[in-house]
Amino acid sequence: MATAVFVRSYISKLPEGQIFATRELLTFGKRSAVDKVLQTLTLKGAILRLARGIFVRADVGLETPSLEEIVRAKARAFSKLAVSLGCVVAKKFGLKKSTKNMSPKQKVQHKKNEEVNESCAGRYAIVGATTSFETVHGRVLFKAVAPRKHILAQNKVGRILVALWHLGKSSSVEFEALQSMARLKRPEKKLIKKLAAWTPSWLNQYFLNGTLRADICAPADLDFLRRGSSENRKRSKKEDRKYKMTALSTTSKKVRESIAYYKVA
DNA sequence: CTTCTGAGGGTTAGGAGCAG
DNA sequence: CTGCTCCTAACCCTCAGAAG
Repeated sequence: MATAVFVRSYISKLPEGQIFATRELLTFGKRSAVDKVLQTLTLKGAILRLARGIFVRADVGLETPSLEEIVRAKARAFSKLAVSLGCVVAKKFGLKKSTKNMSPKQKVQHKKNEEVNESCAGRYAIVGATTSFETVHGRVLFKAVAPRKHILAQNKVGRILVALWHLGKSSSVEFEALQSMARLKRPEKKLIKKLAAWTPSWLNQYFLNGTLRADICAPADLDFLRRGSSENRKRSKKEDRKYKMTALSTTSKKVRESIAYYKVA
């Protein structure tokens, strides 16, 4: 009895459009009891199932949450951070992996990957195991990547390196053109050279052209990537404001405290 | 209406093996 | 040595049915 009351009360106090996960409700009772309450509410149309274990209250005039919001909630439920995949960033810049120097086996694998990518509504990189899940917008792929790539992908400048990394050794990319396409400012151009030290040597080599400088060295810690760039600072302030407004619009203290802040880079 | 049980299918973690 | 794919056991999520 208590489980259903707690769950309904929690959901009713959530701000409009706030996505929640089954996992967040497990403090209110046994898994099975929580599941049944959610199933009943879904059937009644009181809540909307967005993906496995991800719901939103079906308020009047509710706009279906975006794919990014669903991804963020799903990642939050599993304590993960979803960032852009190298292939997605590369595509944004209009770059394509060359199949010229690929072995037949690599070509088959490449084709297979392309097919999987095409069938997905969204593709993100995570640290952990590759997985995928259905959402109301279509299938989303969480692809496991090396921790180095994952950290780099959390930063605007780092994402360019991840894209180049994805293209591979055999690609012939005009780095100057790419830098201007990405609209990198002076400090960012300096940063890309610093971060290149964390990429494979074939990629780092491209950034060793020209005059070498003593003040351009590999960063000692990578934590600044998450807060360092002007883009991240600007977005964080804007998102912080939005988050604060959302959190304050609810009357429940527990709900206010439980709305975790995660972002998709 | 709520809770419990159990089935079925999907997801995750982690190890093995391979390629570069 | 690193990064990636594949495989499998364990775990998770959803749903149906039964009982209180």
